Amino acid sequence: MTAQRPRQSEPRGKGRPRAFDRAQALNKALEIFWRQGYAPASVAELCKAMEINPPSLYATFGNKANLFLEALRHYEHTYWDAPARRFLAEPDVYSAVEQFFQEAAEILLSPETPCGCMVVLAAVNISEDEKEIIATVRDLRLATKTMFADRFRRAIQEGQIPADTDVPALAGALNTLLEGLSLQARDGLFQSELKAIAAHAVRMLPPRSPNS
Amino acid sequence: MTAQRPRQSEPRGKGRPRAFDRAQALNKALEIFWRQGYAPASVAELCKAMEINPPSLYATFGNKANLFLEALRHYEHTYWDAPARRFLAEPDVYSAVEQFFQEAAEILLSPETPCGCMVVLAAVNISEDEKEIIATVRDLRLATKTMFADRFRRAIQEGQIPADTDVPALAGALNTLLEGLSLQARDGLFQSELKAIAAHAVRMLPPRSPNS
DNA sequence: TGATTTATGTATCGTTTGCTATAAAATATT
DNA sequence: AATATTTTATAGCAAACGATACATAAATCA
Repeated sequence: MTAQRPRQSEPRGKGRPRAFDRAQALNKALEIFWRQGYAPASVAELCKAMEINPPSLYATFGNKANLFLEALRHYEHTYWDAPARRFLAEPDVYSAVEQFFQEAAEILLSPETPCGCMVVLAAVNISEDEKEIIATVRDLRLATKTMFADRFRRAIQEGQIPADTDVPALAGALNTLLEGLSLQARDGLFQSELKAIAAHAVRMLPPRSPNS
Repeated sequence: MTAQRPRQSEPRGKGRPRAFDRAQALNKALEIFWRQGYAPASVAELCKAMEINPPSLYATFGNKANLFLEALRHYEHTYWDAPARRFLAEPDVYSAVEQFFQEAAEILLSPETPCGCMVVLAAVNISEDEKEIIATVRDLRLATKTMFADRFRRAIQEGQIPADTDVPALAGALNTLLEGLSLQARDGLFQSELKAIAAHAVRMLPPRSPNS
């Protein structure tokens, strides 16, 4: 019936053209999953938000789990790629940590979706047989810890922090605080409170090396 | 059929005596909720673990939500009352924080149920209309932050930390790290790693006051 | 134009969910 | 022994879940 022109020009295949914009629908799904998490977001509700019917969802994204995984990847790139790049680019490790945690506090309580990090919160209470989702969010969380660790090893080489710094533990502690921030965001803290907490991240670093 | 004697002598009412031990069944339910969270724990699975049938569950505990709330209270008292008491009893605030976070790391990865804190993790992805559960876990998490804050105000009065310490932010930061530890526990960290992270909590405290 | 291909809306599928109606069993009371 | 009260096990409820069968609509290709 209402067969609108596709809003986005694509390679154009043979059969009947898609009546909705794929990227736009994915963004709507992302928002639902972000706010509610994987399990409570029903396919019916997703379809309503995406303004499509179940057959379109399944033809385009495979199934609910695949839709979630694609939304998750899109979320990660959209919101966290740039802060991560800036974290690695900042020469001073103390400034890098301070900056990153302030940016994180802003993302976690961004006005549109003030509900913490999707990677941290969306798949906590999930059926044990959703193995791919569990592994994916776990790996993404691990990647952040690795990013911290790599940065601290560089800081040691550059003499910014002591050589005997327990890098895995420090990276783990920062990652723990970062993930905890998502729970605070979900619990309704104001952004000012979240930022005041985030400012404590840099305190866990060892004192600046004397020769730097 | 298998009508065993109740394992626990109670006031003994009029009708047919209960064939199972209420506290024992509650503990089994607690374990299921702890491992899986509220939503993924189906009534069928709960019944199987509790070794009772649905009518017994509903007659004894009301419904799934009430069973969860009772299990949650039982969990809180069983595992966290004593550490909280010791935290408040320890005279030195630095030692108090160190001790508490080491104990927390032990509880979160206790051999029987190595799955983080039930208050933090069991009701993250939950339907929005489970208002009582959401409010209860939120209040319990808030209570821990308040415990931290009260302790730090006392530490200021006793001259252990500077008077200009931002108590709400510091208490919030410790609470954030503590809640983050549950996510780490769920992600499969070893207890040694968790304890190394927990040891970083005390670093967020301001340096010891000179006159103390 | 006719054949082919893909997307769409409707209307449902089988399963699982939390929960309960019912009748029999087991106790106390009279 | 008869009655009242409570718990038990079986069996199944209505609703929601993720996912699809089907016929129709809209495009390309021959």
